Amino acid sequence: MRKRATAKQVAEAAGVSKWTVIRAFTPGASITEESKRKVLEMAAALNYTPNLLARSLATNSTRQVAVFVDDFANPQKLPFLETLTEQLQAAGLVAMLININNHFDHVNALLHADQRQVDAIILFGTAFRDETLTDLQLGHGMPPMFVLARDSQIDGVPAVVCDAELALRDIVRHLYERGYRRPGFMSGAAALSTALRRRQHYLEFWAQHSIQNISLLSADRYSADAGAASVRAYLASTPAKKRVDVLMCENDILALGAMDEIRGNFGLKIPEDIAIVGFDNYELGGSYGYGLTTYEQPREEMVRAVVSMIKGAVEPETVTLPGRLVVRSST
Amino acid sequence: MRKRATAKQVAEAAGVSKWTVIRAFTPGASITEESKRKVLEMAAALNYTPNLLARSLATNSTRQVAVFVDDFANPQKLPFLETLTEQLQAAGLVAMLININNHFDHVNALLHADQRQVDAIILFGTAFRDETLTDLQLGHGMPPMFVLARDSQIDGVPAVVCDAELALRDIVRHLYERGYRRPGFMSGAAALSTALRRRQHYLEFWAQHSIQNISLLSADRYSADAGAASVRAYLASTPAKKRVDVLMCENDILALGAMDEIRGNFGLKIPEDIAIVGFDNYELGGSYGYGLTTYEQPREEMVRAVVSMIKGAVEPETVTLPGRLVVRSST
DNA sequence: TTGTATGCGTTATCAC
DNA sequence: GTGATAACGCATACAA
Repeated sequence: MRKRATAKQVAEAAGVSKWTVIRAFTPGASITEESKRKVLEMAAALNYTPNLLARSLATNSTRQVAVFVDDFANPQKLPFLETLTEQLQAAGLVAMLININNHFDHVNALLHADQRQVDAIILFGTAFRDETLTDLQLGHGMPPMFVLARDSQIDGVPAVVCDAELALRDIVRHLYERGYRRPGFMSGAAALSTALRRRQHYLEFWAQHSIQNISLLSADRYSADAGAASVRAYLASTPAKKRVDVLMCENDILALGAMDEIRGNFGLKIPEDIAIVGFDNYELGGSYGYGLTTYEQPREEMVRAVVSMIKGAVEPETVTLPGRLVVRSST
Repeated sequence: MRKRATAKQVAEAAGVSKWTVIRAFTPGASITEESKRKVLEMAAALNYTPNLLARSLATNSTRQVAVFVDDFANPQKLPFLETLTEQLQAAGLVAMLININNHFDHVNALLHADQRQVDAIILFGTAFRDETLTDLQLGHGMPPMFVLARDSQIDGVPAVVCDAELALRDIVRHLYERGYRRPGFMSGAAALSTALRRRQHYLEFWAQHSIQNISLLSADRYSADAGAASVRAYLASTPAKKRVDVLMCENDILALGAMDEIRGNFGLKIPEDIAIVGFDNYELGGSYGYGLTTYEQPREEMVRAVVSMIKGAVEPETVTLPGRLVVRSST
């Protein structure tokens, strides 16, 4: 197994000192064209590239960003991860994907990211109690943190989110104009749900139409199965006359599960019997089978905002970006 | 901003040498209980944890694994990433997620992973020409590589795959027993398609029933839209009498798109007019709306196999694991 | 412009 | 069991 060539070896081969080799690989360093050419030539021959590990140790900057994720059920995570990795890589950064679960919690992840000296931490759709940081006594000295796609709730940690107030205003206005008057809302896992603020604003805007009596359903996870189970329990226990005429689900994957249950198991029609709204604009929701009315988050812009802050191009601060309502046949 | 404490600082504070500090953090090192206790105490007070960056440089092992992904359209990637990160983390490893795209190709990714000194590279559903390695002149000296969820096609690089032959044997037997005799097959992106070998074995097993005339459709990507477009073109150009009676799609996401198109746009019935089979057992395929017959890959086992090889627990070699047929209403 | 010394924080190896 | 020396590969500051 060939070992990687080092600057020293290239230096010897090129008949210069190893610092000259370093200079050849340092943009804007003072070095003559001649020796730079000579070094790069030998480097190519020996297949030398700088060891980023050693560089990181010396510069105290790894150009790695830890991305914490704790819920892989929502397919919406995937395009976000795609956009995120793409933009990070374009900025010369690379993502360390860290799975937060029962065996590896936030504290583990934070310590690990810190030990690896990452340049930043992105809490993607996840977060922890504010006290966790103070408990760890490493509030300072930690890599800068950012929350993506949910509210921060952590002091001094900025968030990048889709404007929930604007979104729900548009959604409720749309529903009201279509004539719906008996709204319901299905939320997912409690912890995340409050941080998304979708339910809060949903209730708020219906209240502005003097509609306060809103049925609240809840799913225990953000998955199609959980959405189906939740609506099943609701329909089974609620006589037809008392049912909602429109049900908003906290995200598309819940909505899709709910729609399947409503039509498949209960034989009801959407939107005639019950209209459905989701959130995220997941690809399948747009298909003929579903035609789900939903709201699209400004993914590219959200990711761009986080990456800009990580790069230091803009001051870290909470950013709220507008998305867009996508009306289809389910309402 | 507090800087991380170092072993040296802890040593001074504890009145020992820094090597004793290291020993306190090295399982099985020879050190008295007394000094170990003293060191750990001071370490806790100073909030010291070993710097993994420096450790990596010294040990020549980063405990990081690069994961290459080039297609984020298939929602099946997400549970795989979940399982993969979980098992890697359980083994003390962490995943570096690298997005292979037009701006960051395999060569970039390989060089980058090498420069970062990762312990291994997982090509997850992606691969490159065999010559890429020799072109780079770094065939040796590279971190060990593994291909996950597709054939390897690279000399000396083992793959971990679902047994396509077994899978297609089961699928075709099922279809034959149900009485279908005019099969079709929809493949996705050409590069991946051949590596999955699904079409190959599909044709092979139908041939054993003396059925050779198989309609071949192709989608340009693995997405619901592409699946819909492909089947739309086929149906539009094929008179009802000449159509297939069963269409197998290379994966579920293609199948779901195709089903929507078949029912929604053409008003055909599934499975009466056309039966559909997918591959992957994506959650939504199991819903009432779809009831998609499909084949489930042994995800946990596949990931376990790769991680075992990376850990060095088992010899690296291509592994082929059996999945299971999931029969639903679409056939 | 180029070479030298020193530091980054750890591990490996050897004396004591 | 403990301390000391060398090494990992690069970057920074300084001297020539």
